[in-house]
Amino acid sequence: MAERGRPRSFDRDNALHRAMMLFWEKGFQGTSMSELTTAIGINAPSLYAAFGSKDALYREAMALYEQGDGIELGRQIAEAPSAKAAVEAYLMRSAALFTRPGKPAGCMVVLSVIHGAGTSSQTGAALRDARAEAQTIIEARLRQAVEAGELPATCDPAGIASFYITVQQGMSIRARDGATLPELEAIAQSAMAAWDGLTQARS
Amino acid sequence: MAERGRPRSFDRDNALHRAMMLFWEKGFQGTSMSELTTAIGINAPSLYAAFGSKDALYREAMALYEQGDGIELGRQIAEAPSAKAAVEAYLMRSAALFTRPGKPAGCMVVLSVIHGAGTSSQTGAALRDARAEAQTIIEARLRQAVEAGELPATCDPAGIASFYITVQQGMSIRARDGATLPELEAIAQSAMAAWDGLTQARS
DNA sequence: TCCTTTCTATATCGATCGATAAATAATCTT
DNA sequence: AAGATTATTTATCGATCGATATAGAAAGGA
Repeated sequence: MAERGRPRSFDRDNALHRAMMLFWEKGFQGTSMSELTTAIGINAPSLYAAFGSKDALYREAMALYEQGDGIELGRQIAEAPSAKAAVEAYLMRSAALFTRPGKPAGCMVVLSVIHGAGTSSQTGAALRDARAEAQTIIEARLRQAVEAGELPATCDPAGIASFYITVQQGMSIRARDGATLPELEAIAQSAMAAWDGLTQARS
Repeated sequence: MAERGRPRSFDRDNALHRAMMLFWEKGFQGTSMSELTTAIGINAPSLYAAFGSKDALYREAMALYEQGDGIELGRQIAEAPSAKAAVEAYLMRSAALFTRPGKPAGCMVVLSVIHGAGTSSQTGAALRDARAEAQTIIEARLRQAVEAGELPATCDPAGIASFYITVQQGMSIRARDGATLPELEAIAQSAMAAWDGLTQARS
């Protein structure tokens, strides 16, 4: 049972990738359907037939981003030999991802706090969930370290995760403002200077 | 030599304040002239006569914001008895400013990294300058502490300032995402845990 | 070879965007 | 009171927004 009807004249994955780059760069409101169709090289009806609406296209673009950089950061955390190494890798890898030549600076999910303005409530909820996921992952890694005896039971995994996620989100802003890779790496290292104080047993 | 012609029927300062609140809340692109005129309670020609253009209005709104919260944070830094107290006050006061009831969450200048998209190049430059100013102020306070012998000459004022500004900018994102005052204060305190490590004499 | 199906190209929809022309109203100057 | 000046109201400008109706083109199935 092969595909029926006239075959699509463009590559859907490639079109989605181009859309992701535009949304990442300019945000939802800042990117027009006209820009999208021009960048992809197709007409509006083809884009609507393939993705449904601008809002749905944005959601797919966000999912594609998460499957790339999001998974990459998650792997850094999972594969690190210790909780401290996981957090450090998370920040250092973020610095690299935020400054790749040829890609928009900063994290698409983080910037969506503002970039996502104008999207539907459905998309807004998806964005909020995506942002909350980083907290969940890092917090889980810290709890695991506590249970393994690597970190004292008195430390606060939620609070520590919250701090490092805040730093990473701040790095997104800095990257958007033109910060270089060395500058972002220095910020990441500065944040790691708080590690011992945050994880040591409290009195 | 009194004012000639028909007097303005609305309060310009009040109109600017309402415009600032809207731009702060929804960004430049996210706020339409229609919303602005409705919120202020005047017609479009009156708004254009008073402020020139949407872009110029945004610039004035940004200046008003800086004269409020910007000056407030600058005073916290200037009046603190030590460099450490200055940075701590900067972060703790930011946490409070970012979560005031009745005001949009986060810092208008920081969020303008993205919110400002769509503004003219002139406005974009003004926004970039405003963002760079925090770095200048904190860095200067740290250099002053070094010269006063309060901090060792081996520490890196630019790097330390960069880190704490990144945390503060991250707090803006978190505030936008619904973080509460206690949560932001905890993040600020976590960042302060890095102080000793960042300022101690290097080997 | 026709029919069904799906996609593409052209043209355009109503709504809204930022901004303004023209006419009227309100104030100061003389 | 008359003229000058400025603000306001009303109506609307051209451009662009996201989205589609329509018709033609390209494939598989019968």
